[in-house]
Amino acid sequence: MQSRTPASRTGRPRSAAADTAILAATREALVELGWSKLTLGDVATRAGVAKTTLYRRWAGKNELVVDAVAELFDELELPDRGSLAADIEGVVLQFAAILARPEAKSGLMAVVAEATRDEALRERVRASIVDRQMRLVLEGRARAQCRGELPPEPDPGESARTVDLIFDVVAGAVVHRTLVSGKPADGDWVRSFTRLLLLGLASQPAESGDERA
Amino acid sequence: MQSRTPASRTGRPRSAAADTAILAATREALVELGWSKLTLGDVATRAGVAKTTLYRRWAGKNELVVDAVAELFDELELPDRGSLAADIEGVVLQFAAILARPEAKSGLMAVVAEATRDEALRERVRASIVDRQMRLVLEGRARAQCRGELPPEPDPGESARTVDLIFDVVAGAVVHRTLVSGKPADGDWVRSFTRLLLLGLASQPAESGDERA
DNA sequence: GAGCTTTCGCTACGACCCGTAGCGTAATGC
DNA sequence: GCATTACGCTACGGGTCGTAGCGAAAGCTC
Repeated sequence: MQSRTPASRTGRPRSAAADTAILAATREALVELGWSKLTLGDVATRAGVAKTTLYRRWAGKNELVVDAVAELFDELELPDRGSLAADIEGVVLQFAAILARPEAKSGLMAVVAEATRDEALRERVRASIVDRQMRLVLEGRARAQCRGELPPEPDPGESARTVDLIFDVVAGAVVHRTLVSGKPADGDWVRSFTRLLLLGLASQPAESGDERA
Repeated sequence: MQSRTPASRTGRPRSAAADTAILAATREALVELGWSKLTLGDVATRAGVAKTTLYRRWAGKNELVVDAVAELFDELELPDRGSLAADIEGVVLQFAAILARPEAKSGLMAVVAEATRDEALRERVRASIVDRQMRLVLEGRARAQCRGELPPEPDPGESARTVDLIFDVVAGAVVHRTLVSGKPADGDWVRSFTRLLLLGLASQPAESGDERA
């Protein structure tokens, strides 16, 4: 999570209950106050710990919120629904449901904004949230290839680029729909989006050099 | 911009130079300090105006940054490059170039995050940034339909939904690529993305009710 | 149990920023 | 000239920040 645990050290161990209480209090404060009005003193009071305890474990507001929000995305799964289209729709709907929660909305975007000026924070976001969910894309593609819905990829480099592209398109579209456009990513929208993505994906023999009309 | 101008009133008029100086100073402060460390007092000093002048024109940090960032997107254009693919690639590259600038990165995402908890701010973002650029999608589709690259839309409601979908996919993907994944939206990426989008778009007879594989 | 180590809760502190009020002055229109 | 509004400046109470210092508590090792 936030700090190294160098095996078992001597001395009084850190309270694991405090960690969960602090992260829960952070999400609660995000819901009630939003990012800008959230103060570490308030979070400490909600969690029932001293402010100094909070500062011993997290460097600041950014790092704390990253960890608090990252836990929200751990519940994402990719249930096998029998077809690539159904799998995508399922996971996109899950993703949209998480993003609809107020603690995810205000927390995630604010952290991303701060990360643009903080290399360490950007790496923390990538490790805690992005990379952890990239597995969904990989798993979904592997399934689709087993079913014959997608062709096997020949070039591993091209394969990695395609995964990155899909992840950016899926996550970006849902986030933009939910947070910027402010409209719900409901069943109808997800179906339209999935159709768009699948048709583009089915015949994707693309590489760098290509013809332009 | 930020306040009503009820025709010509009596009294000393507001300095237009102060407006541009303040917005430029805001962008400069965004580059050097980022969102969280930007203070209105600092912006006032940079712009050479009194802090009270700033508060007379903008309600707070959020509204100020929205206006400062919105100006960045006014330079977007849709030059006619002869094909839908080339048009899309051109505008996406322009969009990516703007998003690559540090004042856009930290400012835009922070404002979007704040807007999740502030209905008035969300409306301001939509009016100042989102809707102003939606014209690009409309114009691009109209051109493509004249060229015969896209079928004419029968249902106006479906047509509007498709425009919304495309806008969310394009803007969302570029933003996610640039800000979350932290990788540049360069020529190669834009070509791959455009291919994906076009293939999905070409055969899009979708409506709500549909078959699932 | 004795002793060591680390964490915990608490209090207090200077530093900074916020947003506003009050004042005298400057720039317009009538 | 006069009313009206914007401007620059100063000052203020209120809040948050991040840290330091203290004694007490909770583990581990011997």
